[in-house]
Amino acid sequence: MKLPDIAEVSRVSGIPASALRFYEEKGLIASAGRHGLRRVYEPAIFERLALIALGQASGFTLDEIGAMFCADGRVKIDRQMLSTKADELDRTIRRLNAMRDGLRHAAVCRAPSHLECPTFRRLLSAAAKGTIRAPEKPARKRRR
Amino acid sequence: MKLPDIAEVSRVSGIPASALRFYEEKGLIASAGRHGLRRVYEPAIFERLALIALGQASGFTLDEIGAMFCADGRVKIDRQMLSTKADELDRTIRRLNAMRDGLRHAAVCRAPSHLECPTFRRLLSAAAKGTIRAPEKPARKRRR
DNA sequence: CTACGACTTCAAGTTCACTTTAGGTCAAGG
DNA sequence: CCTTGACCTAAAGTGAACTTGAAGTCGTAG
Repeated sequence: MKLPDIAEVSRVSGIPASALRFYEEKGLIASAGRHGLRRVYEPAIFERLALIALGQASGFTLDEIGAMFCADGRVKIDRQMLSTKADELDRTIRRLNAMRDGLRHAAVCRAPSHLECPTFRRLLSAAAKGTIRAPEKPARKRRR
Repeated sequence: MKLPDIAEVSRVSGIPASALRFYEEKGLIASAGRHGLRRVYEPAIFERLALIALGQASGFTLDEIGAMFCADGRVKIDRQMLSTKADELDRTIRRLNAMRDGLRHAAVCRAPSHLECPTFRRLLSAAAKGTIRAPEKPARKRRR
């Protein structure tokens, strides 16, 4: 059984080889060894990468994700941290919901200018008050 | 009536003076003039800043927000763009909902390791498949 | 055996939205 | 009048998550 090399892992996971090397540098993953200079990985790498993807999708930074792995490669996820992040996601979701509704309305609103639309103005003062602040960045440039 | 200076605008809006200068450099705002070297602003600056905050909260970049202002300072918001962004927010919201539910479950799950929890594994393969990919960055470091 | 192309390292570059720093100006209070 | 401190500019720095580039190594197909 040949272990996958970086190209194979990249192909299967959809993660660029450069990112895999970067993750290794950050201590998020490790190769099983080398074939010559070339990295070879254990099949378990794919689960590891899925965990990383999951962490990212949940809004954890790579450093935070790194903290969830023990030195021995085992996972040690703090349940408290998961709750905290879930609460954070809740707040974000509520905010984004308000935004989406506002945008949706503004897109069809008949008012001559958005500034004359009451709904839009409500949204505006919410933004000004910071009720809504805290930028998110929903759609990072996709890989691949 | 004295026009507000940068410190006043910063105080009222909660936006650091450095950010206001940065916005000016980017062409997002303009001062009404100077008092000596010092910028003075028209009261309309506050509405402008609210628009910027709103745009940010909706996930527009500063450049995109800049494109929504005419040279004369009027607003020209493309309704099509609003719809597009609303759709994008919808996708993000759905994704975040799945994440939050998963995290919430994982936080209370009785399985000895998260890797043995079926719910967690479902989430994991969703992440691996990229169903969920596309990182967001919900909670940027707050200003102030 | 040799050439090729895929891999390697290390450093620097990219984007976004700002902040920080260094060095200077000037309006206002005492 | 003089000091003070808030403002000014320009340039460089920050952090996250990678990507890109240059220069070098080496397994494998022919």
